[in-house]
Amino acid sequence: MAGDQYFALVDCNNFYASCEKLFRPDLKNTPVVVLSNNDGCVVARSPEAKALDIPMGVPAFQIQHLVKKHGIIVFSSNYALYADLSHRVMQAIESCWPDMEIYSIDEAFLTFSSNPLPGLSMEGLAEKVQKRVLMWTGLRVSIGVARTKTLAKIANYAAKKYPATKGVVVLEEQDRIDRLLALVSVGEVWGVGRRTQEKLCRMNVRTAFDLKCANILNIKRFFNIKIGQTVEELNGSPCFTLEQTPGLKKQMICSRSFGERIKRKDDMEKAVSSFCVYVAERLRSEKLLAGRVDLFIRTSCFNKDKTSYANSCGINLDFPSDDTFYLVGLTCRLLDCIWKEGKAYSKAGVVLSVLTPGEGGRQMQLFESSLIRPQHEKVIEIMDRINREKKGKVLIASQGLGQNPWKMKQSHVSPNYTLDWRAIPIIRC
DNA sequence: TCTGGGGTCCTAGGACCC
DNA sequence: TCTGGGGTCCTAGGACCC
Repeated sequence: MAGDQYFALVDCNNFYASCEKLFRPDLKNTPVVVLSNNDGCVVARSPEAKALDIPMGVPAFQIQHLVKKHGIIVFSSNYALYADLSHRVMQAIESCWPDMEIYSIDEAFLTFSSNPLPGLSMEGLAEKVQKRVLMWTGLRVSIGVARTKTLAKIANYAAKKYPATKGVVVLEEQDRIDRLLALVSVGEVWGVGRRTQEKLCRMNVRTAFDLKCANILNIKRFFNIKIGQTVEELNGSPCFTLEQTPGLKKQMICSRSFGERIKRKDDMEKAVSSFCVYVAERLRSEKLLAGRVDLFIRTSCFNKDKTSYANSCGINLDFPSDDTFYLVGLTCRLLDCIWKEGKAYSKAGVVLSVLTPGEGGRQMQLFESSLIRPQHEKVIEIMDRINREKKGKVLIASQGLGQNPWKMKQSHVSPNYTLDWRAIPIIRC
């Protein structure tokens, strides 16, 4: 099968924007954009918004005039809703074909042979997946099929770009592959970002076809082995395989930009304590322990001047831990090390790393206190249980109470249609 | 005035050792 | 005066992804 193996990339069309439209049939032909956390930048656009030339990643305040002029509907991001719909999409795909890797919230890779099942071609299988996802979730997917993951990505790009494909492109014949690669800018290739694209263009490598034909030894010398593998993949030799079991997480982060700038240390302490509480909750839910805590704080990275400041520091733990109280205590100590008065901070984050599995308890270390931890464990278990039912119901003291200036802006958030009984859409006939 | 968050991997360079 | 070379490990920073 190895010589006859193909990869398919299944990718939801305009995923976040489509999730929002799903429950708002009144917005069928209306331009819709979804903003990043804190209502910062555009992270998803409906086809109507794309037609208005709203670029990906543009700051929301820069498109205010277009929003007014064209009646664009703006949503804050609602990740709980998107995660739930993503789960349903993945279930629908898996029900058609089990050899699947969930690659991101809206993408999955599949592997199959050129004749996946008797009487079923690769196109046939792709169409089956497309129909089932639409039937089960109401969401549309595009599918690209080719010999390697990198080529499947490009096939998917074509499936989205050219409506005549009806969202399915299967790349088999070499001359067809080459013709497509010549139409694709090198910056669209998976693994080639802005920096690499600039460097490649200076070397006169402008299209995916140019990169395919580039001298691989030179590419490895001037870039790195990753880009070298990309060249091999463009030539049809697979370097990246299907990863069905996700590896152990290496780090967990909670970071936020603030709705309002933070100037006081006690406000910052509340913010970073809350970030730490949140990330420790996730750590426990994945049954992991952290061996290191890092904290970073920074003023705005735009308008750099002499008042700008960014710093970070971290500490290796003597014993790996998932204890919120301990981790928050360390986070506050780290803040003491890097806090600088007189600054207007715009962002901060807590990073837990050196993660190890914590399932089934953990060896107590020789000099570790055996008195404190069991009490903490019980309290934390109860806090987790309550907070699972209602987020943020139980706080620890350093998180502070009441309105916090660091809270995210989320002015246009939609209801949790699929997760909250009170938000279930009502159909009137 | 307003510019996301959560990840991974690679590499260069420093520290250290023999 | 003159001060090696090879190896490992760790970390910060860069680049990329969605």
